[in-house]
Amino acid sequence: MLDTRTKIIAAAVRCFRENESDSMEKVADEAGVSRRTLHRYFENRRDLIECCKKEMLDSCNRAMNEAYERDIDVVKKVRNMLFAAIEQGANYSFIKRIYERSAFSELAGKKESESGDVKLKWLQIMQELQKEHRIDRELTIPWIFNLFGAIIETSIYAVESGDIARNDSKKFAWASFKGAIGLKE
Amino acid sequence: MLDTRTKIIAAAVRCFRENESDSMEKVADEAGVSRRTLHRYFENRRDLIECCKKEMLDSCNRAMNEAYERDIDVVKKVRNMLFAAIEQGANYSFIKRIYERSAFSELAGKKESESGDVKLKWLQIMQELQKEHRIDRELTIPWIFNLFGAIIETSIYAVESGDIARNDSKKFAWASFKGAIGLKE
DNA sequence: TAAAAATGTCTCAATATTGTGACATATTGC
DNA sequence: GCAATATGTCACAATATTGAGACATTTTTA
Repeated sequence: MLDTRTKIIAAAVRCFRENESDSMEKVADEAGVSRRTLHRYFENRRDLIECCKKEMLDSCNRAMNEAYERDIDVVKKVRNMLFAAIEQGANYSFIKRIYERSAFSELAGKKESESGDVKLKWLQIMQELQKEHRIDRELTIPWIFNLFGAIIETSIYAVESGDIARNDSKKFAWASFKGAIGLKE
Repeated sequence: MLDTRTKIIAAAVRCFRENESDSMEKVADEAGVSRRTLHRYFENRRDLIECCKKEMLDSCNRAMNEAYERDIDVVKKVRNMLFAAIEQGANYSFIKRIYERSAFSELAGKKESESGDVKLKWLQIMQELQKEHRIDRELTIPWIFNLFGAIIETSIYAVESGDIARNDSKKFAWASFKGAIGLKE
């Protein structure tokens, strides 16, 4: 049987992504566990959310770091990071929503230290591509960053809602992102 | 002084967009009105959300319809609709989040009848462009629809968070959308 | 200005949510 | 099988939220 703590966190992520104020009862149900058990693992709602955030951040970061390392070509690095994020599904959506209200500048500092340097790596690639004029010169990096996140979420959502086949989803996302920033390969 | 009912609805939209479970107290505060007054206008939370939905849907629809009519060229129609949606800001985000979990197919039926035929018009333009091979042939209409919404929200969010200047925001959104779907003008 | 309408203040009961204790039952590892 | 651990069930108090009544105060309107 799956580790109970893990089960609860996964359930909480699914719940809180849709509605951050779902009751503990709802989360427990979703996890297939009694409310009492949930409270044995997490003191209170704040604690639970904190743990979710940490777990999901680590998980996304690990996946995107691995994706980053998988190739030497910078464009392929970005593509792999995009795919990794999409594969993270609910996890990615959760941490995105958590950070949604922070401005780009705040986020920059936070993410680097808290969750490794995936974002920093991403930024460096983008700056490099921009310097080489391989992407649309009008667009700013913060815009592209927001767009990157939005396209990932669209991809995750499109699969979950049943609009798009899982296989198409990543392909569409990459094609759209490349086009959106005018990337020349 | 602004109509109280309107003030409350606007406040509720701002609140519920960020957290659908904000208390009535919070909404009343945000509206600068006592909780008792709020309850005189809206029987309960369900009623309030229902009214918000209706108002915002009408408002977005009106704006996008006007934008649609403003030009004869189909591409400019789409661009104007995009701009209109961005200008709707909180209103747009609210109705988007409300409908976020419906699949494209459900939405299609719902929106046409409930909120005029803006979506139908948008679809017809896209189908026309696709038939003329003026947009990326690989992408499907449901994907493009989701992407359209995502880019609008990114644009709204980018301005609100302070990352992007208001003037740049619409420009970026249109450039990115055109690129993402490979639109040939 | 005076009546009418709108809003605020204070209050209360009903309900929902939360966190925990006490104990029973199930599951695991040896 | 037995001890240890994990989980479930039920109960309980503490707190938060909701919806509404009664009446005062402010604002509108005629």
